[in-house]
Amino acid sequence: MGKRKIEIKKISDKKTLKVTCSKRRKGLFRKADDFCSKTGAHIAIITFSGFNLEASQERREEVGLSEKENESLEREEVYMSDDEKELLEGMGLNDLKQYALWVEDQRNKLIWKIENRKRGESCTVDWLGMIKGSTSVDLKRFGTNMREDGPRRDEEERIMHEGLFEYVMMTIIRTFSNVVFRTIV
Amino acid sequence: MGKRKIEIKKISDKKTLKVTCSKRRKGLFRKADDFCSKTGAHIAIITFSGFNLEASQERREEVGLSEKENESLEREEVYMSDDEKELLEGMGLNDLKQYALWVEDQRNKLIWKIENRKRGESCTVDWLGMIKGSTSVDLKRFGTNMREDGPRRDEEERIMHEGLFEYVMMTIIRTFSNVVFRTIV
DNA sequence: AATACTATCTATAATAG
DNA sequence: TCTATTATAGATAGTAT
Repeated sequence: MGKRKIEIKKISDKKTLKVTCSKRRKGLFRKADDFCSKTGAHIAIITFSGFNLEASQERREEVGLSEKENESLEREEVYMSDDEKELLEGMGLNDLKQYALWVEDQRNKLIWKIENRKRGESCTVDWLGMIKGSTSVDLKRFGTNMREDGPRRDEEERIMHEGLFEYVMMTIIRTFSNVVFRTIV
Repeated sequence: MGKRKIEIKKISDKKTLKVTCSKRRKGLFRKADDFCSKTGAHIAIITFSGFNLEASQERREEVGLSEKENESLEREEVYMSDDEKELLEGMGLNDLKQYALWVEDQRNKLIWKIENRKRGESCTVDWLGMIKGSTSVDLKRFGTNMREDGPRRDEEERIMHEGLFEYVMMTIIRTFSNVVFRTIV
């Protein structure tokens, strides 16, 4: 596309890089938008740039995220001690929810706490090796805003539609809570 | 693009929908791939289709996720009781990490537990209103595999590069652990 | 960083198999 | 569903502003 066929490889010239980035991101987002409008699917696109590979690797090894995540992915049944089993079995659904909220809260506080400690140790690199300031994350959500017969959805219905994404976005944002998000649309 | 100009709106004809979906998804993914190769950014694309809007809305209201998420997003400082403060303040970084792992584990178990309970109550609709079987989630990761000067990265370096995405993906997969993922690449 | 132009390249709608 | 073809619509590299 354009005045000349170009090779698909990393652009080294800073100026060209910026311009191409801007143009192609716009193009990509338009494609996603069209796709959603035509098929009724919903799409989230997350763009990362400028993070520190080595630091990321080191941090992940230090904290052991990969292993833990893999483990929790693979679990078909969760190991539980007898005490834990008894505690949970004894709970009704509402009790469980309450307890879940408490644990969730504990978890958030701990994450915050540990992040603060980490910041104390090294104020630029976070858990995931992202460098504050130089790391950027773009989030963009696409979803059809049209009915099959043409006219746009009303505001209320649109907001309902966005619920699922909102949840995913919040999950992601929380995960990267100490990174500056450039775009959230 | 194509033999005739077409309006960008939801396609009602099933056959045309499938064909267009297949073609445009391929196109979108190629664009993302090119974008990453040229700019050095990393992109994750998540596609959702076939979830139940109303059920999703009801579940979210029931569980109150939105509020909770918003709250945790907005927190600059976390409210903590004196007991909790004392407990956490007394811990070193390693203690905190251990405790975090335990809480994380508790959380995973609870999520699993509550999902099972929910399944018992209604075996088709999960927490987020996704309908098992009819809901599909596509995950695709894009990242440059080329250096600026052309040749491809070696395998080890490529795997390091993927670390960050791996973590995001795992977070998402865990969030939607009872939904069937169609594509994870 | 954003916008405009335009020659040229790329994607895809329509169609057939 | 998948694949191939092709006419046309759409995207964008190069360039200037």
